Order: sequence, then structure tokens, then C-alpha cells
Amino acid sequence: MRHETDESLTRICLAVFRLNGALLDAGDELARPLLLTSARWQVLGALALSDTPLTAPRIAQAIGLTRQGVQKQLNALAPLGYLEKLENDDNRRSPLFWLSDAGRRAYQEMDALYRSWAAKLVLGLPVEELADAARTLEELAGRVKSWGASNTPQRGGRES
Amino acid sequence: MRHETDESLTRICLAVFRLNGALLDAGDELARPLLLTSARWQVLGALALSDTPLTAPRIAQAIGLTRQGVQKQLNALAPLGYLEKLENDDNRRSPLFWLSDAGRRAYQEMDALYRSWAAKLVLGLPVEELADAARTLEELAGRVKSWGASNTPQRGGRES
DNA sequence: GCCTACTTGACAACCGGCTGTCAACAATGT
DNA sequence: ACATTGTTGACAGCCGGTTGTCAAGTAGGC
Repeated sequence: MRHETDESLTRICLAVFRLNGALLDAGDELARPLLLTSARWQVLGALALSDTPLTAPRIAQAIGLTRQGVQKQLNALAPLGYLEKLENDDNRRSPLFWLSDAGRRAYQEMDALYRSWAAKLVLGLPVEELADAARTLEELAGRVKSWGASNTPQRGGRES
Repeated sequence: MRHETDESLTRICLAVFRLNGALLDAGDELARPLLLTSARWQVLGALALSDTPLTAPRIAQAIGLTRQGVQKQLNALAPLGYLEKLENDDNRRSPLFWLSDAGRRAYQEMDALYRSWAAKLVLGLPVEELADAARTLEELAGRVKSWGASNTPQRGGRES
């Protein structure tokens, strides 16, 4: 009887779509006081989690976006004073980006906001339920991503 | 110990982002042979599941998008011959949309493609695992959507 | 019958993704 | 040294969403 699992999968898909939108909205709302958006927060996060300055393409690689998309966010982030642009000896045209003090403060503030938001969100939900859901989603994401729609070779490696 | 549930939530968020992108890509790939995209498929679905013709705003309401966004897809769908535009006696400016024979065939074909894709995707995954994940996601989506980022009244109802 | 308020389609603009292209620079092989 | 290949930033354009605005049609109160 595949029918029930199909229905569950459909429910998961629909919930993922709704949740994705809701999470981005919530992230934007969380980030607004700091002049950030979900996308820019993610870029800050890549730098905050790295132990060395990164170029735009490295950041893109780290968060799974294209270098062009990340470049957009970096260009928007720079005027806010959250970034430090360092000369890159390995490639004069591609500067290294690093968090400025203000950027690091902003990221830490975002992290605190996120943590308290998350804590409120999961009130009353059993740990195992969340951990199980995380595992299932990761499994599904892996399958979908590697399979694509058919068993067709996926259009992976992007432009390079 | 809240820490572990926070981590699980973060994992869920990241998985949701990845899965959302992967599902849309897979949907586009599935729909391509029928000249459709994920977005247009969803619009066809709203009409297929309805028992009466619908106006653009009604479709938007059904699938949770703005009327303008749906209008875009309808405008794109019409030239494909998948839609029938019926005069609306209740509002001369707002035609009712209905699936043409070709549209209904296309939707049924999409449904078949989706079902076989879904069946392959969940091979080996226990039904309960998927059902549990679906429940958890629906719970989370509901919480995030109604809470927003803070306990701030959400900006629901859109433009009207 | 008229005025107001709502609904609707059309249009423009924006956002965050994507792709593609071009030119500059870097790295590598010969 | 030189040619080739790869990386990178800049830019333009597309997609699917959003918002906002405008004008036309509709509905309801008076």
C-alpha cells in the first residue's frame, strides 16, 4: 500500500512550501531591526562561522548559492558597515570579506534573537519529534537533490 | 536542556530551505515536458480540485498567493490552451477560469508523473516516519505562520 | 439615483534567486 | 615567453513571488 506514504509525502511537500515562506518572513522580521534580511543574515553567518576571511565565491560555496547572488548581498551589506574588505594577495580582483566589529555585533545580536525566537517556537514539542523530523527532512532533501525529477543526471555544478 | 531542541530546529530550518529549492527544481523538471512549471502546475491543480470555475482572486485565495501573482500565471497559461475563459455574470471584468480538455489531460498527466516520482522517492522509508514528519512540519508551519517573528500581530490578509 | 467602499485587472517596480556573457586577471602547460 | 584554461566581478535579463497604484466595474447605504 503505497498510497498512505504518497499522501504523507504530499503533506510534507505542502508543509515545506508553507514553512519555507513563513521562515523567510519570520527571518526578515527578526532581522529588520538590524537592517538585515534573511539573505544578508545568511551571508554574515558564513563569515561568522569561518575562521578566515572569504572571497565572494567562497561564501557562495559555503552557503550553496551562486557567486553572483552572494555578490549582490555583499554589495548591499558593504554600505551598512558590517563588512571589512581586505586586499587579496592571491587575486587582486577578488577582495576578501570579513566581519567588521559592527558586523560581528550585528551577527551576535541576530543569533540571540534567533535563539529566543526558536526557544519560544518549540515550546512543548518533544526533542525526539524534532530530531526525527530533522533526520527525515535531511534524508528527503538528499534524495530529491541527488535524483532530481527523474533519474536524469542532475544539473549540479552550476556555471563553472 | 533546551539546547538540543534548538539544534534540531536549526537543522529543520536548513533542511526546509534545501528541500524547498530541490522540490521546486524537481517540479519544474517534471512539468517541463508539458510546458508547465511548478507554479503553473499549482494553478492547474487549484482548478482541477475545484468543482466550479474560479476567478483569479479565488484561485489565489485557494493556493495562498496574491491575486497578482496568480494573474501572471494565468496569463502565461492561457496561450498554452490549458484554460477556458468563461464569462462571469457576477463581474464582467473578472472572467471565470476552467480547465480545457487539454488542461485537464495535462493535469492528469502531471499527477501521474508526480505519483511515480513520489513513489520512487520514498522507497524504503517507513510510513510512520513520513507521517510523523508531516505532522511535525504542519505544527511548526502553523506556529511560525501565526506567530511571525515575535508575538507581533502578523501581517495577514494581504493587500485587500 | 447617487456616493462610497470594495473588488478586480493591468501595470510598474522591487526582491532574491537563477543564467549567460564579457573582460580582466591568475594559473598552468608547453 | 606564450597560449590555454579557470576564476572572478560586473552587468543584463529571466523567473516567481511581493507591493503599490490606477482605473473600471460592482455592491450597498442612504
